Amino acid sequence: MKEIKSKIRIKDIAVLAGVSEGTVDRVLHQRGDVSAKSLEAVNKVLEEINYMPNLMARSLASKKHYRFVCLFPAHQPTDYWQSINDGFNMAADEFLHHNVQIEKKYFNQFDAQTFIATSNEILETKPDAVFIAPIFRNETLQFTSKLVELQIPFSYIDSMIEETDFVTYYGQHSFQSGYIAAKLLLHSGCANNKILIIRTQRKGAMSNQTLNRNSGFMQYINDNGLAEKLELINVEFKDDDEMANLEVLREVFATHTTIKAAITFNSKAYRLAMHLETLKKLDVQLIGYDLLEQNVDYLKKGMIAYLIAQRPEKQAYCTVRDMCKELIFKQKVSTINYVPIDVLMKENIDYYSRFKE
Amino acid sequence: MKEIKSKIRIKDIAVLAGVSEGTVDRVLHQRGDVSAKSLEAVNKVLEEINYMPNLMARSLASKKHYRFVCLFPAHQPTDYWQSINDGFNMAADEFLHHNVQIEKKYFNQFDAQTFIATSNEILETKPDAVFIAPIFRNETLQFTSKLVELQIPFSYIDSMIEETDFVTYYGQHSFQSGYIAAKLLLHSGCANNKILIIRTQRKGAMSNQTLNRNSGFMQYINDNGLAEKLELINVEFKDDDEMANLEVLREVFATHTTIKAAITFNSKAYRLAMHLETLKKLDVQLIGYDLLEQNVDYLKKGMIAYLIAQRPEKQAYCTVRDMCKELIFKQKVSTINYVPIDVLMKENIDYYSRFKE
DNA sequence: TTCAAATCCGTGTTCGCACACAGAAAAATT
DNA sequence: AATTTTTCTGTGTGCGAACACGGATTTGAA
Repeated sequence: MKEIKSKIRIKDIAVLAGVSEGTVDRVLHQRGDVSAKSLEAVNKVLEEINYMPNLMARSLASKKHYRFVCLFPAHQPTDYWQSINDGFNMAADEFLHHNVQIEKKYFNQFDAQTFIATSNEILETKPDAVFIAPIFRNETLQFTSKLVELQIPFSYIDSMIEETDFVTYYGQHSFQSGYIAAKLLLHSGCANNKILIIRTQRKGAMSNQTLNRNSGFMQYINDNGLAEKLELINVEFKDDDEMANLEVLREVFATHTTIKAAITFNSKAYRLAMHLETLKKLDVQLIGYDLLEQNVDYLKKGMIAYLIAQRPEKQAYCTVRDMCKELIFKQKVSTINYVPIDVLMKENIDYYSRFKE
Repeated sequence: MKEIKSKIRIKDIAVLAGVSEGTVDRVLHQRGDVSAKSLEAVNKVLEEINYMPNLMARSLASKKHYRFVCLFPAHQPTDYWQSINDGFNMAADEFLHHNVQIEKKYFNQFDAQTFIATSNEILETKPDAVFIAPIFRNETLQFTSKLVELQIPFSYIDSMIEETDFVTYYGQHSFQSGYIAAKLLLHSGCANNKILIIRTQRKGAMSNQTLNRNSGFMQYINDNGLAEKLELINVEFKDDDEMANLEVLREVFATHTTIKAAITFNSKAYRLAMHLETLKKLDVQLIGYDLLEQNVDYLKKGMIAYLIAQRPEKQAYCTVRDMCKELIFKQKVSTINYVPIDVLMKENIDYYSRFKE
């Protein structure tokens, strides 16, 4: 159990095994040209000690260079994707001296053609690895099949396509996070009176994440026999017309006077909060996703009761780090990695945001 | 704003400034013996580019060795302190190749004499830095004053003594975590009927952390005008006699039939959960601190409603890392660092525990 | 037996940095 | 002007690992 921690070098192994450094190196890297005798001697020593190569010396000496390309949506500085961007930057800093170069490519998340175009550009440059936000399922499948052909490893970020052969996925279990959202919103034991729920969603195809959160939310309601007691009101927000959204809400509240709770399954809870503030509906419990600046502002103000967060920077960072582990350090990494479902409220948001680890 | 990320070496700076590598090195490390002309030339180049030394090459070349000593309570593998231990081990692994050696020293947290004895032992070995869990205030003050004398930097872990001159502190804002505990336990809008609260505490001096959590808890009650509506029942648990504890509880429940919630401010919520299970009091909302295995088990079973966690491994890890930054890499670190107040329930505990980043 | 091919393995160089040391240049002293 | 002293600076070595190179040994075929 007790592993002694001391620096063992190739030179030490060589002495212990009675061979030269070069031979130890050949054994370690399975480069062949080693006699059975030497091989056995070295392996014996390796079994006894726990050799941990000095990764710093290794990448210093290594002449190999790696180019990793990230493919994800173009965004504004306050968007969710900015956090992903930040995580990639963190990784870029850290692995720069390990001869890793990180390149970012963006596509328009409302236009599949831009995804295709950009992914083709990427293919032409023959990167050593690719990180993909698979917003467009079919287009992503096309892309990854070409990557497989070219033997370029890739990882998913944000969501994944299970049947493809990716290296890692870091993301939240959306279903479960929807379940938790429902619990937080509805678990006050006093559900004897009707509670109404608003759901806002972008028109057209909802993203996988959003759909799964919704399913989890409904599951909680069913699990707790709340389907009868609750009335769910679906409101569709327009992406570009907040005046219209406000009017829709005004109408909803005119016809339904006992609305006590509201939720959005995308990251735009602040829009709902904004309108509720305008309408002076301060007693509506609101829950949303992701720590956009505007969401956080409304959380601190008390207009949003809970935000569910998922450490997007960590997701991006870990994705890059694991690719380095796999490709450069030859360490095994686990494929599917769910990140914590963090529950934030105005009382703990500050400590959470400030802690950048 | 846009900092170009490319590898700039001392050699490059030397060429740009028209001097030799040695001179650049002398400027960078302020070792003197540089003519005004050369100094200016090098500084000019340094201002223009953003030189980031290759830390890996640096510690490879460096012959300096560092010995960091950790001083914290001896513990069982299931204790809270084990997580701190784990965090120190993680750091030990990571910084081993930066010529950092980490030594752990334990004291008996119920016996100040062992703290004094061990701290004296540490002083004799003249370490390069010390990490202290300041369980005993006066004894810690004595220790740190000697450290200051010997110019040995030190950091606090778990709690801190503000007026001393420490490098970092990583820990939770206990007051706020108590406040949140109260909110989670009591915020169900339906507080019209009386809710009773049990608090268990070890006899004798409660730790600072525990006291602050308690204060935060009371603050929430006052802030929300619940003082009148609630009755707080204090129960003192014995550390070594669970049979007695059970009997005390049995009596309490006999006299107070409407107990709806319970809390412990230390990390031993599982003891309370265990007894509540025995007494078949399954409708009591229980909240506790820290992810001990046993706590997590009861959380998953549903006997504990919430656990508040504080990433102790991260605390220990960051403490070591920051000391390296300060001492070895000459980077500035921030002194007081509050970690997130994580809210765990049976629905998100799995993703949290499995995520080891 | 001879010789080429296959197999085996030690040496030397490289990476970016720190630091020692020698020795050049400048300044101060005869 | 010749010297000593002081100030300054370039070169060289080593850190640990990777890998190319080529010399040494073994094997197999002729």
